[in-house]
Amino acid sequence: MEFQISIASTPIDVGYTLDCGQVFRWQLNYDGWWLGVVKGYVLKIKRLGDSLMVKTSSEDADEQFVRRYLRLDDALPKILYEIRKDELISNAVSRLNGLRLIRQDPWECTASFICATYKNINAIQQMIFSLSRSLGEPIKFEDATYYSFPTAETIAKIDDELIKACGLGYRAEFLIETARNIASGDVVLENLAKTSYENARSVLLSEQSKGKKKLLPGVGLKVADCILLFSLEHLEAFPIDVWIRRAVLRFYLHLFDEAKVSKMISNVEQNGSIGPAEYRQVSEVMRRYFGAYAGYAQEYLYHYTRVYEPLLLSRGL
DNA sequence: ATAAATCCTAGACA
DNA sequence: ATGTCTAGGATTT
Repeated sequence: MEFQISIASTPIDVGYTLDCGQVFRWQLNYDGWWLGVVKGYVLKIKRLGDSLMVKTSSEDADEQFVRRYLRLDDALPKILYEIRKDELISNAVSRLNGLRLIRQDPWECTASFICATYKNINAIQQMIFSLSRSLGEPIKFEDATYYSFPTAETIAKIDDELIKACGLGYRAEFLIETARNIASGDVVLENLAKTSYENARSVLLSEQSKGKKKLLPGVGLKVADCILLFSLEHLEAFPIDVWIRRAVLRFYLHLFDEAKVSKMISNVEQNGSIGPAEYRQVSEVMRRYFGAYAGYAQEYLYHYTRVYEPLLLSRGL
């Protein structure tokens, strides 16, 4: 199906949105179309003036579906106004204006970020491609075949090495166990969109019974925040990876008291990676600082400090 | 004082 | 380049 979506009153930059590390299934083709697979449908998107041109593999993937996926219901100008608390975020917002969070499928998002730990974006894309190709459903579209992301039910039934062969390594057992507990209904991810951020996060991190194995192995604090932000409507979630942590250390130390600052600095000197205690403290402070849309601030800071600022510095700007 | 919970940190992992 | 797990040590109760 083909249609156009007017974006005159709802600005979006498709490139920033689909290529900022929040989702791994999109690529920009030589002809200028962004191509991705979403929930069993193939989508192509290209901007034309004040519209998005869209082609999809199914009548079910209609304008409503795409608007929802791209979060065109978010009042972006208002959100960006609310998070502009200082010069750094202001620069990021100016430079990356139009970057939007998207509304991902909770299971695919969970699986993607379990795979994402300790890997770079290229490797993550490769894993997700392999998983889809070997376990997903084929979708024919414009004389080519694409593959949907496998369901939790499918992955729950797969024992053993097939998944490791997709390049997951030790993440394979995490993914399978997580898929089983989701397929069995022990965790219903969708329900977590309706509860508070704190409660939803504690469910994602919970154990089967006290002291026992985790319900969703492979989901720690950072992955939980990604799931909450990218697929469960918790826009205040503020995932902290190494890049964001560096940004906090460089620009936001004044938000912390002296004791915490010296502790953070000694932590970074001897350990490198952030511990859970520090993660909880830092993310809470940043959520308070940026407010209800802290997650948007995180995406802008992430992309800006990771890509643009180093680029500008290297050119002496 | 002791044991049992809980908190926390250092290393392992592709 | 990077986030979670696990074991075991420190801390609290």
